[in-house]
Amino acid sequence: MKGEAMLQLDNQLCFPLYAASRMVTKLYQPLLEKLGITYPQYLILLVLWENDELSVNEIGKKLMLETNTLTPLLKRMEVKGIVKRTRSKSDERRVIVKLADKGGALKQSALCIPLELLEGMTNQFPLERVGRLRDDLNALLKALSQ
Amino acid sequence: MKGEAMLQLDNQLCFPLYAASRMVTKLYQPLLEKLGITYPQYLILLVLWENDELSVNEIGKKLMLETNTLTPLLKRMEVKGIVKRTRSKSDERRVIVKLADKGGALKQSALCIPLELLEGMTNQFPLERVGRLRDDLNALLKALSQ
DNA sequence: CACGATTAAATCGTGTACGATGTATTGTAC
DNA sequence: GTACAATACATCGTACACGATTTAATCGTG
Repeated sequence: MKGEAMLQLDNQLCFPLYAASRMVTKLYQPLLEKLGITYPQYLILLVLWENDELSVNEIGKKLMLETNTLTPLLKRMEVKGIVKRTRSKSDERRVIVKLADKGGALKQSALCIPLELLEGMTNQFPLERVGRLRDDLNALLKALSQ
Repeated sequence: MKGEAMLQLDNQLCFPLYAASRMVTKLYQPLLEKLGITYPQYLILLVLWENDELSVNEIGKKLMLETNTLTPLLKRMEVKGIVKRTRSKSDERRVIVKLADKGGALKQSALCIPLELLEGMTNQFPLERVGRLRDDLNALLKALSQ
């Protein structure tokens, strides 16, 4: 492929990745709106539902986000009563994030979300392709993070 | 898969999509920094290099972005001397975006970017998988936009 | 031709992202 | 133990994204 052709939007990986990410986020939105949370806030809940308590850094590693993104995000979630933030006694630098009552309760309402989303997607896009896409993306992530 | 398991980060499509998109954007950054542009600005240049002049709306359709994102973005690019914005004579509602001198010149410097990026990527991630990923993402985009 | 509906941008407010920098705490080497 | 590096967050500034609303121009129908 010539350099010229490679600059075409269709031939690049970057654009479909960027557009698909935003588009899928929008798919989640009506479902998350019912829970009163945003998409990044949902991601934080996903990792907190799997782990009782995590430091800001540990959340950051799982979601590949820096503290400059997480700190204000977590503060907004604390104001909403979704998470609690406390300094670690053993290491005063660390801030421990736990689910607050509301955050734990949201899990029940969220259980249906992945399936609902898949259903909305597989109307036009076959399920096995979703699986392949996920695996390829995870492989890409792994490859790029070294 | 149980609802519980579907809430795991690894099993969802949304997270790898979100993380991979941000990670690939970061791959572009050192290359784009040399040109003095950001990643969304690069996308706008890609479509303007393919089309001499486009209205804000037409750019928006190609990149799936709204005017509330594009207007300030294009204004920043205008300040830098990369694009020109003029009201259409035939329809005063439309704003026509064209390349300014600097924007045209950037194309030469950008020709190497797609290849450089591919090379950085295919060290760990095979080329045919990049192609499959791109095709799957484009198919997903098409499926979701109807 | 008039006038309500539609369209194209722009504006506003909120919420991410993230590079760069600051600050407090802990680890470590001498 | 003390100074210095490393670590964990927080803060600041800039640039997207995008829902909601506004403004101005054009279209369509009677």
